[in-house]
Amino acid sequence: MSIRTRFAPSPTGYLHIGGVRTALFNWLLARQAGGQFLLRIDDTDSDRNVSEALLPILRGFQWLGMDWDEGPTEDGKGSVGACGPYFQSQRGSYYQVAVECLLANGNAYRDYARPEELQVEREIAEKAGRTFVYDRRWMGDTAEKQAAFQAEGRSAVVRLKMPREGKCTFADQIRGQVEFNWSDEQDHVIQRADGTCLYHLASVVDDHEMRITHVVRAVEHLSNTPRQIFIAQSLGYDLPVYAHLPFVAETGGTAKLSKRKLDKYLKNKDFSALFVLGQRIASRTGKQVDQETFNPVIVDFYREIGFLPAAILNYLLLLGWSLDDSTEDFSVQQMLESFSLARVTKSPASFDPQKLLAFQSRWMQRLPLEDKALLAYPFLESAGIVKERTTENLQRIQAVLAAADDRIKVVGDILDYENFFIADDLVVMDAEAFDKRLRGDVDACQLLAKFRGKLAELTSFDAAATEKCLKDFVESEGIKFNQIIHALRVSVTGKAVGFGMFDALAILGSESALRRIDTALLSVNSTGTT
RNA sequence: GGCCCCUUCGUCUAGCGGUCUAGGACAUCGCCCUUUCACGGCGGCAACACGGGUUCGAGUCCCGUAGGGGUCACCA
Repeated sequence: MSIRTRFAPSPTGYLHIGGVRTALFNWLLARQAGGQFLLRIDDTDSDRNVSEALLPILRGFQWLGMDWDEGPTEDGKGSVGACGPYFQSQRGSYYQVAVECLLANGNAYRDYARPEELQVEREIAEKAGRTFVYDRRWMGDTAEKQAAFQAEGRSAVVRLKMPREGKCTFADQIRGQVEFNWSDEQDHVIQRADGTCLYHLASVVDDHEMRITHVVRAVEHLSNTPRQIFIAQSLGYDLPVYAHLPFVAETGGTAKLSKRKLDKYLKNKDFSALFVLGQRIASRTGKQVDQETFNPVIVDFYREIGFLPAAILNYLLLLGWSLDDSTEDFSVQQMLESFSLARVTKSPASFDPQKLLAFQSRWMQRLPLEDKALLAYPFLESAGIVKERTTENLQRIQAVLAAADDRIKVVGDILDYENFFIADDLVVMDAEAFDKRLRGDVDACQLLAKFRGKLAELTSFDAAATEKCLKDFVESEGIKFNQIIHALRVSVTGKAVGFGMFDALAILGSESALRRIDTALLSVNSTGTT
């Protein structure tokens, strides 16, 4: 039998990074076996605009390259696949059949309790320190009782009639044999009075109807498994293989990573650094930085600032899985070859921004220049730095990318080199660098003015030529390299740091470079403020 | 609180009874390289939660304890 796995997001409008990891494991499992990966939308409780809230999630999957064989259409409005529809809100008829079946075979009953009444019981049990066991006193198991409860103005939900003794055991692919006492289980509601069904029922029915073979999800579902097994068995279904993944924990902590705790995470310096990096880039590209989506817990964040899917996937793969004692580098292809549930870890793994960044940096270095340039365009465009896609612009982008090399960790870092793309009179000058290297260094300025004359005489302006020129100059003046180079750098690039000086000169060209030196020296001699 | 899960360097992890004076990676520190920054090279610091067993021998098996976490909805 072919493997079929699924990821079942709620249409919340965002894709949680921990969810991505769960999805990745499911996707790998299906793809490596030539099986199918499905997306199913758990919108049983949703009254919002589903297709709209779904889009960011689908976009995330597309971006990461995790394609689905069955599920919603790309616009989030329809379904594709033989077991559809893939929206639980549209599958009521399947659930209805299941509910009736459960009612008929005595594994469920109509219950006329009011929520408040049960709540009282629950609190009493909790105070007494024991598990709440519903005595089924509002159970409408006969026509007479039903009529009587209805006469009181009560309406009925459908509850599971759970076993009250014995154990539920099952083999979890990650945790081994797992055991729960049936007596600790509740008579869970599976259908509301209005006829809509709840998650557990829907999930089990859908997994069966969609022929899911492996249910791979986060541990928080582990304790839900007995009731799902009960439903499945009561309905005569074969059980899927279960695998409960450890959750992704917060940076520097052990609690589950949550999108809602951004303020807390920002107190962690690594997490905060990542966030600040994102903000710096986003503020340039005009991206709205609302916390709903622009948050390192959400996958959109990474797309917006130019992370590479390969890096994110590689990092996430290793969050709870390893191949051996040393292999860390996995392309998607390699993941497909190596992944197995057997090597998934049991304990939670905390999200480490620094390590993510390290993977990002590594994958970025591997990306061909042409690809990088294509990715860089949108950033430069939305920041208003590059207006059109000309051959000239493309060449300059590639030249800057090549020169900047691994200084560019995320694609959005290209914006740090904006001065290479803008007009000479619009160069953004770093005030601190200007003060230190130019205005505050009279000798350097004099040397720079003199060196400017040498540069102007050059017939070739490539890196080798300007380097030789400076070396000769330094020698003839009897000075040291660093007595002039900083002033030169700041005047030409506007910044105190950057890539190779001579690469920078070559990229700008003679005319631009000389003009920038002139401008810089001029502003030193004027009032001194830039 | 009940039930369940988890526990090796700061972090991700390797380890499936002797090869562990515990390996790798990220981070960190030092040195080298160097026009700045980054990269790179070399080196350092750094962990088996605790207590009992079992065994000739335990990071590895068992039982406790402690800590952390998850879950207990007419949410998913």
